[in-house]
Amino acid sequence: MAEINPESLPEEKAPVNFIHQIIQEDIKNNKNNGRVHTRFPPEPNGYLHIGHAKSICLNFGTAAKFGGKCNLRFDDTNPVKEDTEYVDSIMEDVRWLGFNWDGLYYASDYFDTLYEYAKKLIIKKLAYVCDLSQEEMSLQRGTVTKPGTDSPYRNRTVEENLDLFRRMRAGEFPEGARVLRAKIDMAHANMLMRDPILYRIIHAEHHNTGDKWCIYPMYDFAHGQCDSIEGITHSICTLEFEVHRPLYDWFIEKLEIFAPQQIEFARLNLSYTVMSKRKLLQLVNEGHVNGWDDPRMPTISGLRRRGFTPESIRRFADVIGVAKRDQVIDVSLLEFCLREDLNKKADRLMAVLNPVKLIIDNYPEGQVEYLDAVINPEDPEKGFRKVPFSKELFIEKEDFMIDPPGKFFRLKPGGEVRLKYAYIIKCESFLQDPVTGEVTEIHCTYEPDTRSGMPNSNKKVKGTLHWAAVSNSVKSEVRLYDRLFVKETPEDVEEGQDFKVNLNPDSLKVVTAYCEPAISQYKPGDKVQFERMGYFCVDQDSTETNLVINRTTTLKDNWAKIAGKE
RNA sequence: UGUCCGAUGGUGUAAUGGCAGCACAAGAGAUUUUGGUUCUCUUGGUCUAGGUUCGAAUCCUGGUCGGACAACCA
Repeated sequence: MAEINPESLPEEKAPVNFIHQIIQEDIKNNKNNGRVHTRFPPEPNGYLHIGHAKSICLNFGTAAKFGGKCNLRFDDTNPVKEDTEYVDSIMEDVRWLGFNWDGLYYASDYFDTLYEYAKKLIIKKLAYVCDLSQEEMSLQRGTVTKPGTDSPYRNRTVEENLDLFRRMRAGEFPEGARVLRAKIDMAHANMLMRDPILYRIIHAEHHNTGDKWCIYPMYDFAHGQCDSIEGITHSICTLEFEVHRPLYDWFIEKLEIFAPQQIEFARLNLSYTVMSKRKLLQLVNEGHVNGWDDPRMPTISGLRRRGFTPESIRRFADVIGVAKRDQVIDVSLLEFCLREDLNKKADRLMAVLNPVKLIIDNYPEGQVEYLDAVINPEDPEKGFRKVPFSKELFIEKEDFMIDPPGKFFRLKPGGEVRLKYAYIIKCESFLQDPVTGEVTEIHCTYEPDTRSGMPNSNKKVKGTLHWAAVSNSVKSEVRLYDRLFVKETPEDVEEGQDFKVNLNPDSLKVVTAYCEPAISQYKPGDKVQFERMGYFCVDQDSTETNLVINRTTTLKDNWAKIAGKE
C-alpha cells in the first residue's frame, strides 16, 4: 500500500484534477474491476528533482486516494547511461518524501519477456531486422511534412528475421550493425509510427543484468509493455509522451496483452531554476555547484540538504495542481509552502550573522544572566530555553543606522529598542572607523526594570532586536544560499549564449555567525529559525569543532520591501 | 507550413450549459517582545471572430498564440 498522507486527502468538495476524474469514472464503470494501480517509472541516470516529486506525489497519492497500489519501476533500458548510484539515490528520495512502493521492479526484469514479445511481432510479420546505418535510416525517415521511404530490408522473411535477431542476441554483430524495427507505416503522420526501432545492439554491461544481454529494447518498446506486465491500470506520464501513446497502443494491440490507460499531464517548471537532467548534470560536472545535493539544486537531495521538509514538498505538489497546459510555477509558492511548515515546527534561536559590538555601559562587568526565551510561539508546549545575557553583545550591523529613514524602527543614536527576551536599551554613542566610516562599536545604557517579565517590561518601543553575547556564543560557519539563477527563465538567453550566463554569482555567501549556546544540541538535518533572520538547518559538513549551518530561506521580509521603495 | 495537444487575474488552479471561485504574488489596515505569525479588506481574468442556446469559460466553426514530434535517449 502506498502511504496515505491525511493532509493531502481531498475533502468532499475539494476540486478534483482531471486525472482523478477519469479514474473515478473508470471505477464507476468497473473498468479493471475497479482496480487502481499506478507506478513511478524513473530512469536511473540522474538524481530526482522537484519535477519528479510532482510525479511521485501524483502517482503514489492517486493510489492512496483510491485504495490502490503504486510500484516503483526503474526504466533501465540503456546500460551506458545508467548506474546503481542513481538507483540508490532514487529509492532514498522516494522514501524520504514519505512514500512506500508496493512492487519494486526494473524494466530489465522483463528483458526475457520483451525478447519473446519481439519474436512474436516478427512471427506476425510486424517486425524486421534492418541493416541500414544510422545516417541512412535518418535520411529515409522523411520529415514531419514529408513521408519516409521503406527500408530495403523491410520484406525479409520471418525465418531470416528470426535467425538474424537470434544472432543479434548471440553477439555475432558489432554495435550498430543491425536493429530490429517494427513494420508499421513509413508514411505515417506520426513520426514515431514510421517503423520505429525496437532493439539495438549495445555491447555494454548492464547495472542489473550484467553481461547477459548485448541487445537492449528501446524505451518505447519497453515502457508500455512493462506497465502491461505489472497490470498498471493508469499510466500517468508527462505531456511529451502523448505522441508516443498510439505506438504503445499499437504494441499492446498486436501483442494482445493487458492494456493500461496512459494519461498525460504537464511537467513542472519552476522559476529561477533549470529542471532538465542534462543541465543539472552540467552544473555538477562543471563545478558550478558542489554536487547533486548542493543546497542550491532543485534536486530532492539538494532540497533536503537545504532544509526543506517532505511535508512542504508534498503540500507544494498538492497546491500546484495537475493539468495539461504548460506550467511555470513561481518559486515563491514553494517558499510559501516551506515557511508554512517550518513556522509550525522550527525551534527559535538567536544568531547574529553580521555582527557589530554593542556595549551596555551601565551593566555590571562580568555578570551573566540566563534569560528565558520561548522555543516556539506556535507551539507553547515546547517551553523555554535559557539565553545568556551580559555587558558585551553582538547585534546585526543592519540593525543600527546613524541617520535612518523615517520608517526605520531599529537602533539609532539616542533611540531606544528592546533586546528580545531582555532589556530596553538606549543608544548613547558609537565609534566609527576613521577611514571607512564603518560603525565599530555601539554604546548603550539599559533600564534594569524593563527585563522581560518585569512590571516595566510592557513599555512600548518600536523595535525589537535579536542579539548574542560576545563571550557566551557558539561560533559557526553559516552558508547563506540564494537562488541559483538571476533570471526567472534561465534558458532565456541571447543568441550564442547558454543558460549558465544567468547563474547568480552571489548564490552562496559564507559568514561566521555568533549563535546562542542552545544551537549545540541540534544535529545535522535539524531545522531551526534564527529569529528575524530566517530558517536554517545544520549541515552534514558539521564536525565536533566546526558547526556548519545552511540558510534554508529568509523570513518574509516586509522591511526589505519598505526600504527598497525609498 | 504537416500531425497532435493546449489557451481562465502577474503565476497556478476550479467552475463539467445556469452568480467566474480558491491559493500564491501585489496593495491597504489591525495585532505582535520576530518588520515573522495571525486576522480583515482591496486590485486584477475567460486569446479572438462568428455560430448553437432562454442562457456559453464550457458545445460547434474559423483564426491567433504557445507547446510537443524527424536520438540505435528516456
